[in-house]
Amino acid sequence: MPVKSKTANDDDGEQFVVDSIYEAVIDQRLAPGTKLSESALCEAFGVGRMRIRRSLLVLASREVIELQPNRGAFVACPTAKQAREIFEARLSLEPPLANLAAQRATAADIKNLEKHLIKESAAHNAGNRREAIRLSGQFHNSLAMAADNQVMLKMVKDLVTRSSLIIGMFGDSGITNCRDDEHAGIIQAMRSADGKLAEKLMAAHLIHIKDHLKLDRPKADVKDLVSLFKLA
Amino acid sequence: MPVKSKTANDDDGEQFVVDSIYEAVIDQRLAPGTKLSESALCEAFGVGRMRIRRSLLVLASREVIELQPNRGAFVACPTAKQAREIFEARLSLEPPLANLAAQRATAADIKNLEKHLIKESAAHNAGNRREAIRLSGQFHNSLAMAADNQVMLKMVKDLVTRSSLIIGMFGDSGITNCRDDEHAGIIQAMRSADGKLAEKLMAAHLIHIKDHLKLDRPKADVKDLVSLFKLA
DNA sequence: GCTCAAATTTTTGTTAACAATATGATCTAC
DNA sequence: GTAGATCATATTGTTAACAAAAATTTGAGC
Repeated sequence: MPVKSKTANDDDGEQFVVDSIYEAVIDQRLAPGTKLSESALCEAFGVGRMRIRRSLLVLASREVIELQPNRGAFVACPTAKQAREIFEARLSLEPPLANLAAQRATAADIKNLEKHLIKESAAHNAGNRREAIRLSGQFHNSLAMAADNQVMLKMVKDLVTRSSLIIGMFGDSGITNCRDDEHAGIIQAMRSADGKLAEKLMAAHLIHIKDHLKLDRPKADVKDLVSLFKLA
Repeated sequence: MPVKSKTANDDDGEQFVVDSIYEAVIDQRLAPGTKLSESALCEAFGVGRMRIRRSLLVLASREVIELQPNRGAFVACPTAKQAREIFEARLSLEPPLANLAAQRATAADIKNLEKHLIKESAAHNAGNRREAIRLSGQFHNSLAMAADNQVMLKMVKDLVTRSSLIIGMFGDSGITNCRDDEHAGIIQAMRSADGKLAEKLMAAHLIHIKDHLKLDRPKADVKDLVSLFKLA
């Protein structure tokens, strides 16, 4: 029997399940509205129902999934209003965060970001949209790490994850969302420790992402379809 | 038998327990490090252990309490580093939020804030520190409501709650923390829809609160004492 | 009298069976 | 053939008993 490498009960199954679902949402393997049945998750992760239930509760408290009484857990379907709120929050939080990151980033932090950028660019050119989105999100997380602020890191993580759902619902599937050259600009500002510039570039970057969304024309919403057919 | 007015199993026991503990932390009836035993909470709220467990998990995911394996739930004891991070987050988030609130506040919103301010001032003058802190926190929440952003409201709520813990651990017990005249200034800026002014005043306000903390001289930490005696 | 160790008690963590609800299929009536 | 109702199935929610771990008490030895 091979080494069980990275199965759920190895270490702490709790965090593993939550993180896995986060990851799956971020790189859009889990579309908005997808049902997450307990039994399926039990089998997938090889853990008991209790663990799954706890994980789902945590995910719901972070609003990554929605817990419908007696119906189950569903990947969240952000509304247009929620999408605006989330980007408003990001626009408040992340530019100052980029400023702090520029002031505090160590050489190692910048090197790490550069490596990231290369991978991101590669995924972009290879047309690997999923990987590009994933790495793009990680860029924003890495910035919070460079700023050495765990509290803001957690906030950004949640916002980035939900942004993936928003892109899934309102994103123009043709256009890539995070332009890596903008990321490059922010890193450049960090190299010269120009906090104010990093702040401005981050604000512009987030506005670009938001402007590429079609917030008035939501894509087909799984949940809404169900309700629709039932009531029609 | 009297009406059961507001007991836990009336409506949704889930949210009620979480909110109650939030409230208790905010107005410092629950000090940092306090143990929250399941049986005690079951009795206090008149609900089953499952509900309590779920509530504790949600509170832990918000970092209002800490869940120690096989030991139980304890009210969080923010470290000095965490305190700095939390105020850094607030300083990033809340000034832009005040700006938005100033732009969007309706007449009803402002009236609501004014009422709040009067109550806050009264509690202040009456020397009711607990009530003053509670109302002071609510002011920041009300601002998020005026800005009409649920996402940021939730973030602020969490940060304000944890700020109460920070004040409990690092606050100078003699001095009141939120000065109501600063709140009054922000409301005034909102009346004239001067977003930029509201933003500046909020930033100054948060810096004042933070500067009144003694972050290098933590008060006695319950949890640390326990560990100390065990290892000594 | 104090310290350390063993046993008891309490508290937390997990499992499994059971109840309640929603979903989907079958069947009847029109 | 479709609409509605009834029944069967599957999934979620709850409870209670059980297992494991930590805290407390008790007692023995120095």
